[in-house]
Amino acid sequence: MFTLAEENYVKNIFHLQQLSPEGVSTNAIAEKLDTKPSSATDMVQKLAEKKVLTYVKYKGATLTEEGRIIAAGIIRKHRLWEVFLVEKLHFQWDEVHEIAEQLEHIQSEALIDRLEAFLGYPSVDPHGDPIPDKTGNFKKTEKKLLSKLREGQKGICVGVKESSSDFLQYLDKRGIAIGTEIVILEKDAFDDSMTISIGQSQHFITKKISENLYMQTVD
Amino acid sequence: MFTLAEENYVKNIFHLQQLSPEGVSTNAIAEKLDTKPSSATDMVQKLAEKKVLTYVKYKGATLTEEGRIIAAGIIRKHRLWEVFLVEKLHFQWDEVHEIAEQLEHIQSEALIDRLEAFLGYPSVDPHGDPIPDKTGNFKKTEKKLLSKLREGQKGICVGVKESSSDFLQYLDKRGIAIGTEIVILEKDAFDDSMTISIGQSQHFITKKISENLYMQTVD
DNA sequence: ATTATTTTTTAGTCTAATCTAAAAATAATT
DNA sequence: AATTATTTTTAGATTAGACTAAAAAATAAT
Repeated sequence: MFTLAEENYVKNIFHLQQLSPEGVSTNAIAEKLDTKPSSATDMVQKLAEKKVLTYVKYKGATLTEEGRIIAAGIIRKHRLWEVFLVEKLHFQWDEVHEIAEQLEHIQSEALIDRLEAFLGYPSVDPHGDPIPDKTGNFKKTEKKLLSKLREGQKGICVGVKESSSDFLQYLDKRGIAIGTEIVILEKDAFDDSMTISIGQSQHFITKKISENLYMQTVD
Repeated sequence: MFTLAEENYVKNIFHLQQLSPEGVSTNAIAEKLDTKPSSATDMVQKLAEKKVLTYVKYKGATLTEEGRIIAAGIIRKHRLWEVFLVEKLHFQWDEVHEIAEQLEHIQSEALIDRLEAFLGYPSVDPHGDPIPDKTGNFKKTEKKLLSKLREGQKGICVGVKESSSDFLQYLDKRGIAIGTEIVILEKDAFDDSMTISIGQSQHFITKKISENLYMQTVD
């Protein structure tokens, strides 16, 4: 069994790994978990002893298969609870995250199985992110246009539809490239324009742009 | 805000207080929480500083009004979640306790309000125990037959169904009268006989007796 | 009323998880 | 290549919560 702190580290290392599969730095972990790098180092060393990740000094951490399954289990719980909160308790999609952050740590296999059945075996959460199955497998979502994503969803840019240099320059100017993570903050129902965030900065995007960017929603 | 450990102490002290309103001993607390008396002393001293209880060395602890409200809030959450688990996820009443022990610590006012509405504002949990309202008040439950109580429940004798002198003498002999507190120690599923405790003494009671005594369950 | 027993508290350790400050390794620049 | 800057790790301290062993208070028994 793992402590709450350990679970949070494993889950966040999993997410960070999507962005840097070669290994996650203790600094990145510390920033994600809002803690100090030295604390992250300590925990990573402990988790390495517990075999949930491999860790090479100064090089970073990588989850083992066991660690990956643990992370998927937590994410599974988080997303199922989010579906419950939105579908059954009628919360807004942007209100559920911090409650699900707590609920994801409830320990009971039976509870999650029954919750999943109660919700009708949903495949995605209210943000459109896939819900892994009991064995920790994420159904790969195929790439889709940025314009198809909804408010609150995030994804990684995996390609462009149009490739004129004007367009590529436009993207470059805003720091959008293959591998860039984009979060949809707002989406206008009338003209399909959207406000997105890339790292720390925010941008306003028209339909013409969002219809030419291929995205993949992340695990 | 209170830690998980603090919440568990407050909740359990509340329950123990029903049985000994003059003050709860650190030994009793330690036993209930499956910890050592010295740990209980430490925590009780800390909680006294936080004003959730008053504590006199060697005499025991008593919740303050603030402490009582905190305890009621936790019990409220526990019991609402139990209703959810039984009514919506179709758990058996005896499977839900340990899951509810975890869920009762989820911090979100909005969550509990919505859960309560979703469940149709139930007044009792699956064990028949009352669910306190948002302000921490327990609605007095109506009287029910002793035979309807389950193992571990306690109540106060509020009347008799049959009033033959034989029966009344039987009760008198065992020290049972209006106002007497009775705890169900054991209940046999086969013949519905039960072992009860009254003050310090224990008695064996047949179904015939338990079906003729009206009880009121306490908080 | 004085012992003996039980209950309760204190004092000192221990572990998990964090922090600060300093040292060591890596990366970037001249 | 040498120096500077950044990243990462180590060492030592801190806090919450629990534990053991011993002391002190309360209760029970002689």
